Amino acid sequence: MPELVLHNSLTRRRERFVPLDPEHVRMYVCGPTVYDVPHIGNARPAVVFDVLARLLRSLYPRVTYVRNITDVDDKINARAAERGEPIGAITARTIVDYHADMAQLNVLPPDIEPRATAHIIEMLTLIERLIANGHAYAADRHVLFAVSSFPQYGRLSGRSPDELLAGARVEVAPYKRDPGDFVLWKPSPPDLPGWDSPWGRGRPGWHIECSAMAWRYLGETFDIHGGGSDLIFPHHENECAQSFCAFPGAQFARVWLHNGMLRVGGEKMSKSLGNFSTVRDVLAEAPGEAVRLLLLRGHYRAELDFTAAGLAESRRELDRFYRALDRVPAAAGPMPAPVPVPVMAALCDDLNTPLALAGLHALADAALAGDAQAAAGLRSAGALLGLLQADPAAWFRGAGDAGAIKAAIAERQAARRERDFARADAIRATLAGQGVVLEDGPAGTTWRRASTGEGAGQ
RNA sequence: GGUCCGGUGGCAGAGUGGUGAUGCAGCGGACUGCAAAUCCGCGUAUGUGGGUUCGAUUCCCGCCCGGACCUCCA
Repeated sequence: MPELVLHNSLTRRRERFVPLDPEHVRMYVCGPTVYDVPHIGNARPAVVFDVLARLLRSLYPRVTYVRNITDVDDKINARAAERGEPIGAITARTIVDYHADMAQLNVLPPDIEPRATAHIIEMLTLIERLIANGHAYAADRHVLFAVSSFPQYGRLSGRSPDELLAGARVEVAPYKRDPGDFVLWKPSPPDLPGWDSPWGRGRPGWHIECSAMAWRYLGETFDIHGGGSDLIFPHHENECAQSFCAFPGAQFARVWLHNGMLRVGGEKMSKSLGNFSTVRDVLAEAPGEAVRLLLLRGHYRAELDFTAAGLAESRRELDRFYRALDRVPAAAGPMPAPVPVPVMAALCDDLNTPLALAGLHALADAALAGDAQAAAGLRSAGALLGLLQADPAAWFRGAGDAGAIKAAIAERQAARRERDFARADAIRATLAGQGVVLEDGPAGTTWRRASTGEGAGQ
């Protein structure tokens, strides 16, 4: 088995991955807050950790991948009020949208997708434990985590408690003992979601849900916790604090992985800046597989500029891969080939997807030269990355009715036989204007839809 | 202001203490009626100034530039 190395945010170094239980690898990834359709930045962790889950499944006998849904949150409440729509309707619809969009990107469902609202009991249990352990206190119908009770606070984000306090720009609520204390539970008025608790009707703070759901499904200590780098502070720092203090002696997540942010025009893509594209917008411009490839063309920890040019380039790369698969029909056979070593080695090296893709290009070269084994390897390597599983014919020509195109091709063939090249070229130009590219080969003429920016009519 | 990350050819993007992958684009050639695709070949890069070293793009320091986090954010 190849050795898997991962960069651990907690130690800031690359470490050999050693699962707690080699028979059962456990991973938790922060999922979406469901108040709006997902944007392409939300898709990056989904895709990145989907690749990791696929890799882990190929390396270990059993993997449990948990990705939560946050369905209680002030942003959701605000959206509901603003639109005059019931909270449940917004979250239900957004979850459907999220699943649909992720499926378009070939993101497989996680093994467990728990919702925060279904785990209030676990949250309350944790909060009571924290109070009992002296790490939390009730004040003014809130329950707060006492940062000063946890000397290691700041370890994950690499900050000292003093720094964090000095940098606290948030308005400090009067009931906080310490400006850095954060809310575990807060009161909820009748018009907002709320649950009965020892401190009155209330709802959870942001961070406690992940501690609760990770505990519920993966235990006090598990292998991997993932999410966007913008979650390191405060979200993951606070999760760490809660879980460490609720379960003294346990390690919570042993390896922390964080994906870099997407950028647009050199700036982070974010809701607050308003510079985001929804997954839907992007899917109107390019196939989901091209979007996925674009997200994997950079290393997951690096920032990635999201550009139309990059998307078009990804599509052309896929054209070549699918051409290679098309060249050797055996590649579509039922027997999955082993993933070629260079690709596996690259992925095991802290998920180096750009290097793995270079390996795919080498396989494509060989396949185009007629190497059926390389084509089969390309298909397997693609499967590990969540790519190249479509029928090449579908990739190039889509599902629409091609009768008119085929008729035009037949007409052009007749003109060519009569050496009426002016006529033949005119037909080809007409098709090109419709975004159809012809390729004359020894076995006849084939056609495909032009990629973005290729040829006329695009 | 504090903390952290990064600056590689036209663009995207890896690796590496010993003259730098891969892709896209470009150029030349083969193939083609012409194209497309494919194949062959070509070109251009390690921000900057020091240091360590036999030797640095790779390690260390300064500087410049870009970005992230410190507040909701994937």
